[in-house]
Amino acid sequence: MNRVKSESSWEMPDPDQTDLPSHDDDSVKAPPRRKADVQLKKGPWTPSEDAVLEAYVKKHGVRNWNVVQKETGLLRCGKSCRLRWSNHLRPDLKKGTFTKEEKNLIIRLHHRMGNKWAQMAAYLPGRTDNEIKNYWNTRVKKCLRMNTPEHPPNICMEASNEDQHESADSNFSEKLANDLLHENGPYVPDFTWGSSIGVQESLSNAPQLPDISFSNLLALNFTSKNYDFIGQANQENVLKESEILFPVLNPTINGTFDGSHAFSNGNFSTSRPITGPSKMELPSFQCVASDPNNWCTYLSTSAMQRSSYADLCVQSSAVAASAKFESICMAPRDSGQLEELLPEAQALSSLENQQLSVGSLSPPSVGTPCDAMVEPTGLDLFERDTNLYALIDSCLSAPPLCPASPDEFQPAIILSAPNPAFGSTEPTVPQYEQGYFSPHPEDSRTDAFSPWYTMPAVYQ
DNA sequence: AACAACGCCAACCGCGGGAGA
DNA sequence: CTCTCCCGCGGTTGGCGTTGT
Repeated sequence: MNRVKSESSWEMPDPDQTDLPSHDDDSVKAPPRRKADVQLKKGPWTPSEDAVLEAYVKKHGVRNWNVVQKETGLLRCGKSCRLRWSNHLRPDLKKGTFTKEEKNLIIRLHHRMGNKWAQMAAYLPGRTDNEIKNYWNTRVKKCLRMNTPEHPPNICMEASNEDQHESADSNFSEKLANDLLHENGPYVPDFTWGSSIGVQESLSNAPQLPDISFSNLLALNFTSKNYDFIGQANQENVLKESEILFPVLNPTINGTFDGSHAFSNGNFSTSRPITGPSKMELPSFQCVASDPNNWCTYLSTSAMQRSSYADLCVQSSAVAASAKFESICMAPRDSGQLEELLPEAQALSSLENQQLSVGSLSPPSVGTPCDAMVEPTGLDLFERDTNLYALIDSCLSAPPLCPASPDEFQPAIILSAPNPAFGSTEPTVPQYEQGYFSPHPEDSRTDAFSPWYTMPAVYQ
């Protein structure tokens, strides 16, 4: 949105009419405390101000924003300059509305990170934390109004899938715990969108990792076998709803199980540490108030709480659980939120034509997808979902495996999307004299997922 | 056409952490 | 060790455009 036209005539002269880069020595050499003496301008930036700032940054790079303010003569505080640059003038910014893939990613990231906008932005090239924040706040309002969960149930369930990795691989758990301990490095669980860490860890430490993907299976379950007891609803419709509500199924598919057994065998861990600080900002709690029967709540509550909830779930009937899902699936649709996912659902509609029996789920042949995952490809981050869908398709069309019990889970095949960190073979971010990105300190970790556009050594 | 509600966006503010004097 | 400065982050506000009534 261009708000330039709304530029009001402020008390300070517009740079257009003033000696813009006055470069006045007085301003340059003025002691810091002069700041208070200068009547700084507020409000929308004018194109001329933008030009001044942009030219300065491109010439000198970014260092001390207060110096920028002084040397350019802009009547803006350094803070404002930094904000303007990082949010609007940065050449790598991606303008326009979020794509559906980006929206999905934001949802997943938020489920994982909470209100860590800056960290989330690290996974969305060209997007700013402010954009993400604005999008999310809008979404929250929308969801509140529509009484829909901010995080689709599959997102909540994916959290449990993460537990599988943790429990199956102590090193992985350790690393994750370390990540969490150090406050949310850009750890990206492989279960969701295929991070290098997840992939590498899983492959190196647990080549035969029994990767029981509860959430994924459950998601599939509810879009397949179990939806046959979703009330009187038309199954096709329910399926479609489910697909909308489960826009991205978990890529880690390695077996099948009956949903009702999934809980009783305790195969899905509830020990996943809460991501990030123990702040109530954690989105998980926003899902659905404090309904212990609600899976969103259940899956995102602290380990201790979830342990007790687990008992509840163990004791509760599958019907009760499914009824819950039914309520979710049949909840009034947020026209905007869900409709934007409709294309995906339609893309997935081929699943409908598959025989969606739980027993029909089977891991695809080991090898190809893994290789594709390990070896960086040129795939864009957001092609991942497409791959997932294809994968799901292949899984659903594979011969039945149908283990009778969760104990019969097959050895894992860890399927993951290309790591965005390596997915692009070409740098898309121009290099500047000075770095203007601010990757999270954890980004520098060699073993961690590192957003590809923070890699240049332009770090200050 | 007028109005209200909503959506989106830009920008500001306060705070905390890190670095350096 | 303390203080100051700077930076970055997250929360919030306010304005404009769009949509619905």
